[in-house]
Parts: sequence; C-alpha cells; structure tokens
Amino acid sequence: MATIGDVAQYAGVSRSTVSHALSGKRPISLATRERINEAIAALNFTPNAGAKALATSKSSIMGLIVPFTPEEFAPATMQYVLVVSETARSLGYDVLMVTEVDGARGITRVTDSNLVDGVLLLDVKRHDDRVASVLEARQPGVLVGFAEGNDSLDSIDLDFGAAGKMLVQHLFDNGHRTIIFITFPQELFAQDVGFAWRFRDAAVSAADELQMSIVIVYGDTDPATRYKVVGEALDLNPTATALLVHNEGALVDLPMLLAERQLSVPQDLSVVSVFPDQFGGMFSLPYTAIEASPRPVAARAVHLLAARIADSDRPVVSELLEPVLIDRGSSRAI
Amino acid sequence: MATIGDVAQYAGVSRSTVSHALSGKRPISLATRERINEAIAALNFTPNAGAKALATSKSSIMGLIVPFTPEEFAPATMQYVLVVSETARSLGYDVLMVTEVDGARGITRVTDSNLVDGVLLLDVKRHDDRVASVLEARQPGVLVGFAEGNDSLDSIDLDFGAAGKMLVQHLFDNGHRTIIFITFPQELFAQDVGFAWRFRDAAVSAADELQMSIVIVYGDTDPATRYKVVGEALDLNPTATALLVHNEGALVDLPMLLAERQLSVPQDLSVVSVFPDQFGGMFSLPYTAIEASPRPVAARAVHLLAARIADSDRPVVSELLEPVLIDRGSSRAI
DNA sequence: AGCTTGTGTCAAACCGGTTTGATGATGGAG
DNA sequence: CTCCATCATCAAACCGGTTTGACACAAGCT
Repeated sequence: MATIGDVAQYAGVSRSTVSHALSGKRPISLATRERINEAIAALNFTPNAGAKALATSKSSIMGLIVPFTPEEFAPATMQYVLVVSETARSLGYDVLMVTEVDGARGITRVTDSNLVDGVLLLDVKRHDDRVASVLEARQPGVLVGFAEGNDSLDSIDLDFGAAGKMLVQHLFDNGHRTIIFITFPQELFAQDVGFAWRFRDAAVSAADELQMSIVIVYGDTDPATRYKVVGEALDLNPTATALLVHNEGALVDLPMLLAERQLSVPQDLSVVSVFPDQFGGMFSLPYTAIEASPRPVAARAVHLLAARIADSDRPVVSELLEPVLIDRGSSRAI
Repeated sequence: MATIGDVAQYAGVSRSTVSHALSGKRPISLATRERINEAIAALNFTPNAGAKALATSKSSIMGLIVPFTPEEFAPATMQYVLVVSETARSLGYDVLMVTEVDGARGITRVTDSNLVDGVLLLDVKRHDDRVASVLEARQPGVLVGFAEGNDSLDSIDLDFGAAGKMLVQHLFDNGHRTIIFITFPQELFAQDVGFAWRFRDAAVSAADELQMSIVIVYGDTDPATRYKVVGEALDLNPTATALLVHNEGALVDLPMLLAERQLSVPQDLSVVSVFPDQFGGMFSLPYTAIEASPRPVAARAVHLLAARIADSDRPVVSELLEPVLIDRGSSRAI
C-alpha cells in the first residue's frame, strides 16, 4: 500500500507538504497541489487509519453501546443502529458496536485504548452504571434516555411523558372515560427502563387529572402469557371504550385478539398506541399512534456527540423530542 | 493516559521489556514480570489502539458489511449483528458497522485505510458487486450467502436448498399432495437474493419429483397487499391441505388470515415454515419449522474470518449448515 | 578450560501519519 | 528602497506501540 512518503516522492515534494495539502492547514501552491493529487490518484493512496489515529489522538470512530436486554424489541434496535451508522458516516465517523453484557466494562475498554472518540449509549436506564464509566473516560458520551442525577452528559430521547399525556388527552377529547392501558412487563419497570416509567406515569396521572378510569395491564416477556393477559384484560373490562397500547408485542397480537372477540376498531373499541410508522407498515397496524421513529432521536444523538467531540466545553444539553401524533382513525368519538 | 514508556520507567526496565512481557514473545524473569504488572496496575495502563495498529498492521477489528436492503426483515438482521459482535469479542475482535448504501465502496474504504483486519459480508447475493471489492482488498473476507462463480472466498449459510426439500418431504410424508407455497416478493428474486432462490427452487423441484401439486405465491413488499395476496391464495385453492411459508411477514399475518377463514391448524390446514425459534417466540408462532437461527451461521462466519486472518493460506471453505426441523405439531398426517 | 546454548534485557529502528520551527522567495506598505 | 508579512516548502520531532540485533551472564557439554 502506498504511504504518504510514496506520494511525496512521486510528486517530488516532502511528506509534510503532502500532509498540508491534504489537511489544508497550510497554503500550497496550485501547481504543487495538482502534482500531489496526481500522485495520490496514481498510487491509489489512502491514509493509514492507525497512523492517523496515533498522530492525532482521534480515531474518527464512535462507540455505540448497545444494551444487553434480551427483552428488547429487535426491530427498533436495528433501526437505531442503522440510523446511527448512517448519520455518523455523514459526519465522517465510523461506528464500532459494543455489545458486551457488561456495558460499563465495554465502555472502559474502548475508551481507555483510545479506540473511539466518544460513545453513544442506547436505552439508558434511570440508574445506569454505564454513566459512571463514561464520566471516568477521557472521551465524551451522549445518552439516549435519561439517567437520574446526571447533569454533565448530553441526553436526548423522545418525550415519552408528553406522549403518554397526549394520547390520554386524545382519548379524553374523543369522549372516552374508561380505558385499558397495556404497557410493558413488570420486569422492564424493575429494570429501570426509563421510557416505560415516563410513559406510564404520565399516562396514569393524566387520566387521574381528567378523572378517567384507567386499568393498567402489564405485558409479559413470554408472548403466550402476554397474549392471555391482554385477552383477559379485554374480557374483564367490557365497559372500557378504548385501548392505550405501549408494547410492541401486544400490538402485534392485537388484531388477532380483537378478531377472536369480534371487536372491530374503532366501532367497538378505539385503539391508540406508540410505534414507528415503518414498524406499523411491516405488520399492518392501522392504529392512531405517536410516531416513535428511532430516526430523529438517533440522528440527533449522533450530532450531539460529534459536537461534543469537537468542543468539550459547549453547554450540556438535555433534549426531549416533541411527540407527533399520527391519526389513522382508530380512535372514534363517542 | 499512561504509555508503555511510563510503565517501563515505573518498573525500572526498558520499553521493549514491557512489550515482551505483555506479548510473551521473549522470556522475562518472574521478578521483572511482577514489577511490570504492578506498574501496569498502578498506572492503569491500556495499550493505545492506534499505536498498536500502526506497529502491527492489525487493528483487531472486523468490518461487518450490512447490506442496504429496505425489504430486509430487521429482527433477523439485528440477531446477526449481535451474534457477530459477541463471537468476534470472544476471539479478541471488535466489530465496525459498515452500512453505506454502496457496500462495495464501504469495503474499499475500511480496507484501504487498514481500519479492519477483514470483512464479513451479510446477505450475499448471487451476483454481488461487494465480492469484487473484497477480492481487491489486502484483507480477507467471508461471505454469508453464496456468490456465483466465487471460489476464492470462504462462504457459509444455512442450507436453504435442503431446508426447502426437507419441508416438502415432511409434508409429503404426512400425506399432503396439494400445497400452497408462500415465498418472498418477486423483487427479492429479481435482486438475486440467494436464500430465496435456493429455497424456492429446491421446494418446487422436490414437489415435482414427488408429484405433488404446488402453488407458488409471491408476497409483496407492501404488507397490506401481501395480506390480500395470501388471503386470495387461500380462497382460490381450497383443495390445498398444507401451507409452506418462507416469508416472515406473511407468517405474522397468518394467524389472522386463518382466523378470518375459521381455519384451525392443523385440523383444517397444516402449516410449516422457516424461522428462528426466538422469532416464533416473539410473535407466538406455533408452527413446525426449520430452525433458521442466525446464531450458528453468524458465529461460524466469524470463526472462519478469524481463521482466515490468522492464516491466509488455509484452504477455502464453502459450508452449508444442515437445517434442523423443529416439529411443533402444526403439520397433521392425512 | 573452552565452547555452545539459552535466558533476560536494552537500545535503536520502524510503522505512517501530523505538527512545528526554520528558511527562502515574493509582494505590498511606508 | 527598505521592512515586514505572507506564501510555499522542508527537515525533524513526535505519537505509542513492536521488533530486531546485540550483549551480558549463567548453565551444560566435552
């Protein structure tokens, strides 16, 4: 492989001149620049990543810390990963997947060795030991999700609190007063998964404020049990006029569950939920929902990290992305 | 951050001695080794990845080339990614995601710069321009899937041909003579997606050999259309006694489609398919199926790549993983 | 005793970039 | 007509590891 020295020799200049031509950090005459470009093309020169990283202490790699949560819904995670990668590339970064079970150790590993310029933490929990690892590292980190007590790391997420409130309000506005709220398994709450808490608490308190009756149903990690649990909730609460679903698995079960009970949406029952349009498309889920696309969150997170890498002194931000309701007509006024 | 020089100084030895102690490439006295270890612990030393990569021309990073196929089913891809990452770690490698739309260029980018020690290509198509990129690169590559005419790169995949044949045979053995075969959209075939071709061709020719009647139904990328197409196939072929489904999306639709027609499995209709157990669990799909878990394929691919990186002269392998049928009782003898 | 072999260590070169200080040439301001 | 700033370039040092050749010393063999 051609090195910068080969290019310099071919072009008849010194190595530093080539470097300056490449980086633009010092003026280079047009003639020289052209000779250098010819040499680069002729020798098919590409800078060695390791050498560059060593010299600059920058690898142009972001570490993506994917949490090890078997319950996690794979399609959504994959979307995050893809958008992160795509956005990172557009900013000149590559993405290294860090998937070890012990996320905190994974962070230490890639930061101590200077493998990455910064880390992006997916699915941050309310108490998350990965945050401490980031704070100890020399490189910056950005959180997707919010850790309690953190005020020194940039954070971002969809505003699940506002989402919960908005959906409840939407049902209220349509005249619903008794609703069933299907959320994630208790395990997820026990694991401090932030978006589950934020959505649930906001939905419940909104319902309380509006004096609506709300039945909370926790899904189950086992799909068969989940199916049964949700079905029972439907049977036990015949007076409920609407369903608020925050659980992708239950959502996929829903058409079947409703068909079994000869319930049609929205004539017999209104349904509102939270899921990405793309996901709804994949499974034919024609429900009014908060658009929970990973795209804006992931893209913004990458931009925040890039900005933080470029300037460690910029003010810390904590952003809640405003939820957007897509009305697909599955909630009927009564 | 501490460098190897700091460690050497702290331990009162030369840098090369520390390096040798770390790599074990030269004998070091016990006393010295202990002093070095103390120094490493005291200074919290971690070798600089860039420096190591520069010195050794090895980054300990594998590039994972994820194809840009919007039709692709996200859960399966995520499983691949996770298993690849996990397996790579167990062999001392990290994984860099390469997701650019132009996969071939992505490969050139990460190999020319010596950013990766090798690449893993997911979902290789029968004619795949990424293969040429790998052949031009200095680093080795392993294909998941088979490219036509390739005999110099290690390849591996589940044996979809055998899978198709096995399922048809299974139905035949249970007495079925008229079956409906639901496969992927025509687009996927047009795009040369290997596993779709291999499964279809094997299934069809097995059916022909066994003198079974087989109706081929191509799914659609639009889920609503797919739903309709599959439903029509059911209505138009009332004499079919079994369904062979090779299409995850259609599979998820199936419970609903059958419920609408009051068909129960396996009393009224037998169903066999191909999907990972884990996926079936996620959506309650109690169908007899070829286990299509990404795990063995992905893990083996990573091992092959590691072996190839270690020894570029080892014989090229082309492995078809034997399919395993999991009988969940959804195919009834008639 | 002399020679070989093996053990343990060090100094120096090298990997391929970037960065800095120095230097000569050119041109505009005073 | 100086003087100084800017332009363009080069040599050398540096980033933090690994690798190689050399050397000192001890043990084993004849």
